[in-house]
Amino acid sequence: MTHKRTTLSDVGTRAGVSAVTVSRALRNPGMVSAELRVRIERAVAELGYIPNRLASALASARTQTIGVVVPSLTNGVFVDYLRALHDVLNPAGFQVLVLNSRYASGDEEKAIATLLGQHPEAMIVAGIDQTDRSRRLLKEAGIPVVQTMEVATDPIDINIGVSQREAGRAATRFLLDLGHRRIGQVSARLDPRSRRRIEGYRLAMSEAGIDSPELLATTPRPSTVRLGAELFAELHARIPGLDAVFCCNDDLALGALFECHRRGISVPGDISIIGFNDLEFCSSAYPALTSVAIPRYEMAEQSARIVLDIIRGSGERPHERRIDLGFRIVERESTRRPQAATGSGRRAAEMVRDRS
Amino acid sequence: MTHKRTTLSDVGTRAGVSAVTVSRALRNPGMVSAELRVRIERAVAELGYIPNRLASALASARTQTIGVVVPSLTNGVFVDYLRALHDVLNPAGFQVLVLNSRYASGDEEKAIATLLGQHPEAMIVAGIDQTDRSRRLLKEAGIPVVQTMEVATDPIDINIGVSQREAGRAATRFLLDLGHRRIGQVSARLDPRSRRRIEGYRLAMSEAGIDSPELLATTPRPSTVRLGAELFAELHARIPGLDAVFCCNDDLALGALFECHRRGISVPGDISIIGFNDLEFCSSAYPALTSVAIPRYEMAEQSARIVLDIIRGSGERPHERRIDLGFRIVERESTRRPQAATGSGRRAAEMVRDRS
DNA sequence: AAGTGTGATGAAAGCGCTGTCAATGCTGGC
DNA sequence: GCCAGCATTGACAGCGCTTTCATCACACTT
Repeated sequence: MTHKRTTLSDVGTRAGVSAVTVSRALRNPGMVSAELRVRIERAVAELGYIPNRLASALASARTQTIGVVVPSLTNGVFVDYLRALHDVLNPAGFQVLVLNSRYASGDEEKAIATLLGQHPEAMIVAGIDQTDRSRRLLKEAGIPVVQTMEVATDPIDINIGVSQREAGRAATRFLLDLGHRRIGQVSARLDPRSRRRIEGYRLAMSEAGIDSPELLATTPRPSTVRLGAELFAELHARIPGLDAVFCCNDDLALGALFECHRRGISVPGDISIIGFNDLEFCSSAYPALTSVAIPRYEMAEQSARIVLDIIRGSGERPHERRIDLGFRIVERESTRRPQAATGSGRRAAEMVRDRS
Repeated sequence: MTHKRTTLSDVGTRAGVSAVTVSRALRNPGMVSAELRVRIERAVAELGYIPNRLASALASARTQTIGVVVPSLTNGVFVDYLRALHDVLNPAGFQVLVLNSRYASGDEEKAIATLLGQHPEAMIVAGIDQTDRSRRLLKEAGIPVVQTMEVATDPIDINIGVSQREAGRAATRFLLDLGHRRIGQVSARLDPRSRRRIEGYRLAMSEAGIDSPELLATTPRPSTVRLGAELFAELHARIPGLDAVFCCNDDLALGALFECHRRGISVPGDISIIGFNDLEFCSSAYPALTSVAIPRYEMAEQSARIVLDIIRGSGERPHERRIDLGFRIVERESTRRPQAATGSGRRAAEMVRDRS
């Protein structure tokens, strides 16, 4: 079974040339004569030769890989994000090496160190909350580093994201503007980004003169649809007159929506629901879920493009090291002016009425 | 920025020993004296040394990586699957290298070749429908290969899965046994596994003396919640007296459920819905969705364990090369005996009443 | 006819690490 | 007090490839 893997010189011998020539023929076909090229290609096919990327990378100091750290593979957000990275990087001949930090900075440190050991030509990490050690490792690696998902005040190198705080604030303000006052906040996991969305919520609420910590329903457990239902139920039981909820993500919002169905609470008649991320199901839910859309695909896409530009173009950084891609509130059926509407109609962020 | 990366001998110089000794101290601390170990560890920390995995892998012919091919990263099924692989393989010191075949055999071939170029110590591929070339590459790689998700008649090496056809048949029979007759089938993408689920559906239907090709609603587009809603709407408009639908996956089922809400169709009063995969949201939906649970986590977990055993234990294969992990129908609220029930009560597969 | 490119190929070195074997210093047994 | 035996460290080769430089043959110039 474990026969020795075919190497370059095996192919060379078969084609009657040296290994170097085969290497050239494979990497840069124009450098060898047409006749020889054909002979080599045949030898490659016959022997089922697959170049050893490790040896190649070691010799050329070019690994053709990009290291990526995401906090979760479960989350619908990162699915699109990773898809975008693959879409851009693979056609450019780069491999994407993904490691999962499980929303834990210890794991993130390990993931970064592990990836760096593979000598990627760039790193794209989600979030801005790396530990000092992580930051040092990334800085000293001497490769382009992109922090994504959120805008940072002190980026390691490049930073492309949105303000999670502002997005949370805008979502809350959107509900306030509709005339809601008893606006609950449902969130899980409590990773740094969720936290900043909650901060935004709090800010908007206190700006509106409302400061009720009891309106928060949170849990450190990872968010699921079920948890959304549970947290909503808890909140609903605790807060008389609850008229809206801002859910930290769409899974929680979906759970809240189902729980409303289950309890015969009309959405948006009795309660408005707004989610976060605008995952695919939002537009098909009944009622369709209002949500905050984050350009996660574009964020990853741009990160990948910038990284490619830097790698190809002698390491020069773009002028803008920090890019804020903004967010949009996608208004659908799950939010509406309550009976006794008093909202001002003022709008905080770009808004889209989704009628698709 | 691009200072030279620290190497083993840099560390050695700093600690006053040779590079080999450092290598040993790092890999096998017991082999060097305690005093030296401390000195080396300090040097490593001071220099921020990260071993070059490429060089290490090349020299030792042990890459500590496992190649994994999945058809999709978007699909909730593979999220759990990948999580299981990481859960088992990472603690064992292995990296998981994931490539996406996008449900296309051409891409799969490329993915397999690319992964093999990284010299993984084993390959775990989803599905059993590899091309001849893919099969050849995998066989000649001389490493353990596991095909998962589905049981195969002619496995490449190891095979752990379930019978998709039987699962589809059981889901359909479950509906038939409840007394349903006009059972629609909703599916998207039409990958090999969906196709075999449909086969199972057809088989069960013709066994029940029903053969109505117009009961199928399919599309080659990738499945989404929205598509579930659309296909259900189409089916509902076309089939008078439609009393149940078997959806090829839970996203489609969720879309169908929402569409029922939208149209005021009672579930399960008017129509029963059964999904496939039993994703997390099924149990929290309203009404909670009946679904076919596939042990996707266990499947990946076992694959990973077997692979580890083979790698560690001198390449010996387990006795059973083909393992069928079975499936369960998880009965919830979305399916019920129709008004004029006639079902026999016979049950085709292990069944679970989910009251969680 | 000698000089000068130009294109195609090969030889040698080395990427950073590990495997193997050799060398060294030390212990303890007789 | 000498040598076996062990623990510890180092030297050297080589993993499979790319890079660099040398070589060779062939045309084309003057």
